[in-house]
Parts: sequence; structure tokens; C-alpha cells
Amino acid sequence: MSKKVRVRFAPSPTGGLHLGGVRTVLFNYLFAKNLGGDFIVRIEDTDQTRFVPGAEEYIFNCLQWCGLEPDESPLHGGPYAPYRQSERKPLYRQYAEQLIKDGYAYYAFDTAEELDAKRKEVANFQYSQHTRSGMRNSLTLSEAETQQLLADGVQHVIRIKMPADVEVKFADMIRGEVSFNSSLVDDKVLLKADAMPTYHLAVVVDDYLMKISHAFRGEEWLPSAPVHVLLWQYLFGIDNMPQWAHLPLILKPDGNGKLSKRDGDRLGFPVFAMDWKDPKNEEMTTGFKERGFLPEAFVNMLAMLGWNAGTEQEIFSMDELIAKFSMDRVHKGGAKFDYEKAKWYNGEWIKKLDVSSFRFQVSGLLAEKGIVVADDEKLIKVLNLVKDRCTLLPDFVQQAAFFFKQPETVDIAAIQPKWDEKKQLFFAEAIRMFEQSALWQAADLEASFKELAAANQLKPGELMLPLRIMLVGGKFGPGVFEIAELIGKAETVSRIKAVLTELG
RNA sequence: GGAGCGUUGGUCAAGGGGUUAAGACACCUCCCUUUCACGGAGGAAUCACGGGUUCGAUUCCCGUACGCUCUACCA
Repeated sequence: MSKKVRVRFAPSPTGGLHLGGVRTVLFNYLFAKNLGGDFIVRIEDTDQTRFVPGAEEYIFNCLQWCGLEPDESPLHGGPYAPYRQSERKPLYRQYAEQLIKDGYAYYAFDTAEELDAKRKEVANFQYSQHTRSGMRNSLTLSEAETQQLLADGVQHVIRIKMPADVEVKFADMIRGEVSFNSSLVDDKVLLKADAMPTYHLAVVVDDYLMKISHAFRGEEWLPSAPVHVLLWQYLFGIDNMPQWAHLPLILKPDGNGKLSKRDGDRLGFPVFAMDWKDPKNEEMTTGFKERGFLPEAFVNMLAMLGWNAGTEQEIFSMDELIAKFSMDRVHKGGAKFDYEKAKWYNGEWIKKLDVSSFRFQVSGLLAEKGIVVADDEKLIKVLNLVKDRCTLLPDFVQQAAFFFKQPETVDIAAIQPKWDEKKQLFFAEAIRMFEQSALWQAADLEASFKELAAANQLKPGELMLPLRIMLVGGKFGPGVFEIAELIGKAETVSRIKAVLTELG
């Protein structure tokens, strides 16, 4: 009973990696690492018509960015290779044949066209125990006919033969006992005409062969669970079946329903982990990474969508998540995705993390705007000064740019209404004072600035905003004198002068 | 249509037979700040509805409603 914990994420490489997909990975990973187990990635590429070049590599890039490194995968190798189902193709047929031999499956010769026609003719047609006797399969054909068709190489599939009226039940780790009546489940295709297995066969065979101990997947899989349970029973014994958990869905923020890429486009937030460019139409979809999320925040946010520690703690590092995670604290109901909350997590992580861990990304963002940052020390000072004001990495552009470059536009309109001769003279004097200043520390600057204001019978409050706008360009940013300190004497004086000539 | 799963404030959610039903995000008010944030204080729920069980139900049971997922030789 002390079986080694082994979990797997089994994506099909058909496009961008969705939020929900990453969360499924995350829960798998956290569960496994909490118990000292292995995390395996198996590529489910049995549908050759949906193959998308680059999708597999993209998935691994996303996992790496999130810090969810597999122990075994087509990329990382492992003792149960190959980890790509297309490369395991020859393996599956024998299990399907075995099922036929044991009376649990049968050959079906109906063509796709015939099935289509049938579906048009009969509403809600299902290939099942109630209809299979009217179809062309090894149950309705004689043994000789079947053998002849097979010998002739006629296209066929293998379908599971669902038993009549059996209660198929299993214990779901987050839902408790779940049960289905077998007579309501259709005869799913197990092996396709191209000899590739369908998901149903492949998942059972590979989970067995790869010694998977726990199988977690989205709730959308629940209705097909009875097929998988039966297959386990028929093929490998129910006692060897992994423990299942069907994760709640991530729903769209408005209305109901599964969150889709479309919703992100419509509502203006990312749904994929990283930028994804569809090779078919060159269409680019932005990811959380490129939108300016830190992986720590992305993972943290995802973990809290459907799970909580039962305490008031909301900010978790990966190590904390691993230590605290358990499946029985996963919520049953779906959760609507809230982009505002996602951004809040990112802001928290920006504040929490040492700025040097994301300074290169910020300097890259600045470089895109033509601002080259040569002084790394200054960059770190600036980032520390403004990080409380940033929720997404690109916010740093607005908050930090003026430290390195004179503002391109200055909001003169905000000063003008209350501007007068007295203030003009005051700032002219302030320039001289700053130029002569021996000390260049924020506190000293503030003190002398206020002294000068008092000497001129001016309230500092009327002067601070103009000064800010002269230095920053607008009504934002950290303390004015901290800014002056960091940009230095020459730059401070030159910015004041520039605006002063415009005003005067 | 059928099956399965779900339902605590706008959102994420804790709790679970007797509570003033936590906390967070968002929103509003106030404080702090002579900018904007950060931070601090305050503000909202007869726990979908109807029946039971019980001295007592948001919590347990059964219905109903609503929502979602699935119902492909896709995963």
C-alpha cells in the first residue's frame, strides 16, 4: 500500500496552454511534491488531425516559467519512455484485442458517413447497448463475416461493450463516491480506424504502464469516468486503478461557463500562460508572462482558485504551497476567474520579492521605450522606491522612466492656473539654492526648500505640486525630494529651468 | 432530451447542527500622504427555494429550481 506517488499531466499539444491547464498541472505537482512523489508529463497526441507544430515545446516553456518542472517527460526522459502517445501507438492494440477476447469489446465496421447519417436520422443517437444490435459490428455479424472483413483490411474501430445495468462507482478524492449506471453510457470507441487509441484506452493503458498512483483532471472528464473505471476493471484490476480527483472548472468572470480564450480577448485579460502564436493564422494571443505577471504571483493566484489552506494566509510561495497542499481542501464548485484579484496577487509579489529578481525584465521594458539603463545600482534604488505603486511589470515604465530621462511631456496645464510672478521668482531662487547646495539628500533638500518657501511667505503646499510636475512630468511618483536626490543636482536644476522658461 | 456534478456577500472563499456567518479582491466613506499609490479604520449575506430529521438547520436527508460539464473514430 505504500506505493510511490506518481501523478501525470497529459495535455494534447493543440494550442496555447490555458489557465485551467496550468492549474491542473499545479495541483498535480503540489500533490506529488507534498508526498515526495514524481510528476510526469505525457503528451496525448493521438489525434493526428489536431497536431499543431510548436505546441508541445510551448507547453514545456510554460511549465518551466511557472517553475513546474516534470520529473519525467518526452523532454526530460525517464524509465517509462516514450512519453508521447503517438510513439507508443503499437502498444495499444493488444489491449483492445484482449478486451475483445474477453468479451468486453467488439469490432465495429460502421463508417463515419454511416454514423453521421444515423445521427441525422435519429435524434440523440448513441452507439450503445440499445442500438448496437442494429449496426455493423462483430456482435451482429457472424464470426466468419467478421474475420473476412478483418482479413480484407476493412476499416474498423474497436468499441467497448458497456454492460447492462451495472452501477459503476468510484471514490473521487474531492467529491466522494460518484456512481453511474452503465446502461446509460455509450459504447465509446477505444481504438480508432487509424489504429491510434482514443483518450479512453490510452489513459488507462498508460496510467497502468507508467504506474500512475493518482489521476487528476478537469471536471469535464467526469461523465467518461465510468468507461475508464470499467477498463481498469477489465484490463488491470480495479485495485490497481489510480485514485481519481476531478477538479472544479475555472469559469468566465461574467455569466457562467468554462473560461475560454475568447473571454480573455473580449474582456481584455490573458488566458494563456505565455504568448501563443497560432501557426495556422499567425494570430497572437498574449500570455500572463508577457502581460507583466511574475510566475510566483501567477502560480499563487492559480493555487487559490479552488483551493485554500483553511487559514487566512493568501500569499504562498511554491515551497509553502507544496508543504500545505492537500486534495481534501479543494473546493467542489467552479470558480469564476477574477482578473482584478489576479493583479492584486502580482502587486503583492512585486512588493515581496527582491527587485533584483525582476530588474532585467523592467530594464528590458524600459529599453523598448528607448530608455537605456546603464546604472544597475540606480535601477535597483528606483525600483525599490516605486514598486509599491506597480501591480504589473509594465507599470514600472511609467513609474521609473523619468528617473532616467527627462519627461517627454510635462503637464503644464496642472500648474498654470495657480501660477504667478511670485512663484516664478521663488523657483528662480530655488534653482540658485539647489545649485549651491553642498548636500544632496532628500531630507536636506526638503528642509531647505521649505525654509526658502517660508522666507518668501509661500505655503510649501502650493510649491510641491509644481516641483513634482517639473521633475516628473505629471501628478504621480514617490516623494519629490527622493526623486530629486536620485536624479541628481544637475538634472533637477535643468528640469526646473526647462519648465520655468515655458511658464514664464 | 439524457446523465453527472455543483449552488455561502458583485468575485474568491472559511465555517459546518446552537457563531455577532471569518478573511481577501472589487466598490463606497474616512484617516495617513501638501501627488499618485502603499498602509490603517469602517461599510454589505435572513448561507438558491420547498419539505423533512431535530429542542434547534446555513450546516444532515429528500425534492425543486437554477447553473455547468459531458453526450465525436477530440482531448
